[in-house]
Amino acid sequence: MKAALFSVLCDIKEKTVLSMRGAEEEEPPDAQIMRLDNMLLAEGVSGPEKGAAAAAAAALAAAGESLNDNSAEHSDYRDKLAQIRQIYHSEMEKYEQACNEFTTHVMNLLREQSRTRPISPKEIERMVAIIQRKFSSIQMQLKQSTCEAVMILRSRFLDARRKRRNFTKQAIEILNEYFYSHLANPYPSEEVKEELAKKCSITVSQVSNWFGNKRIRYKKNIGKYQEEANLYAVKTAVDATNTSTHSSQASSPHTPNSGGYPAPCYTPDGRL
DNA sequence: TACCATGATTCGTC
DNA sequence: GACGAATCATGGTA
Repeated sequence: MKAALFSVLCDIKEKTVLSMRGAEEEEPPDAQIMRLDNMLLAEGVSGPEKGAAAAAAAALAAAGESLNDNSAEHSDYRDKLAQIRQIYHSEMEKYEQACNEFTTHVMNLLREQSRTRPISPKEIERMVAIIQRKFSSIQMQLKQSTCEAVMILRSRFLDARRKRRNFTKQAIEILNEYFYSHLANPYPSEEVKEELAKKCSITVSQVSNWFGNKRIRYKKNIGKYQEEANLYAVKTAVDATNTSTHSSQASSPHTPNSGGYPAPCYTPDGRL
């Protein structure tokens, strides 16, 4: 009799609860969690640890960076990202553990109480689902704050990169030498840019920037750059002479200056 | 501290 | 996507 009554009460309760919560039962898959998961994966925070460095590199590459540049800054970025990753995983683990413990506790409690009041296994399941939803919302907050932390780290890193650093004298020398010896066509090819970048210990895009700035500033104020142009013209001439002295068949990498940008001027006696 | 030099960025054009 | 032009922002110096 007691069992039959318990079952009837459970049925009544079930129907009441269903009518009250029917609307809440079917939730669409959470797009926000998916977005956060994708982002954390792309930034190398979640996912396999092995792929984290590659993901971080890809994230920086997407921001226009190359991992060969300023390795100290990059390693700093990677270190901080690793810290975020570690915190994220330990917090996630904690939440999962807490969720499991709390769920077990509630289930035991409900089973215990089911002896004295009508609690069906379905209701216990529902309760477990509610708890898990609550914990997953907490986890979502964690994911969100982790994403924010990564974004802050990234923007700081990029801001740091934005800071201007003057090139070394040697680098300027190499770039100017190429520029003034190719005044007719100061547009280095990709290969040449790579070579110059290597020689100057800067990036190819820095070489491109430098030539872009140089071309326009030279054109705008030829008079100001005249002295510099003459200096490098003489230097190139001397180099060419030395090269031809050593090997008459050696071909100079410098193309003669003809047309294009105005050439440097010489004094009648052939000197500056 | 003002000023100039210069590397980087942005935007429009081809 | 490369380039020119304008502009920004910082480094160096008098």
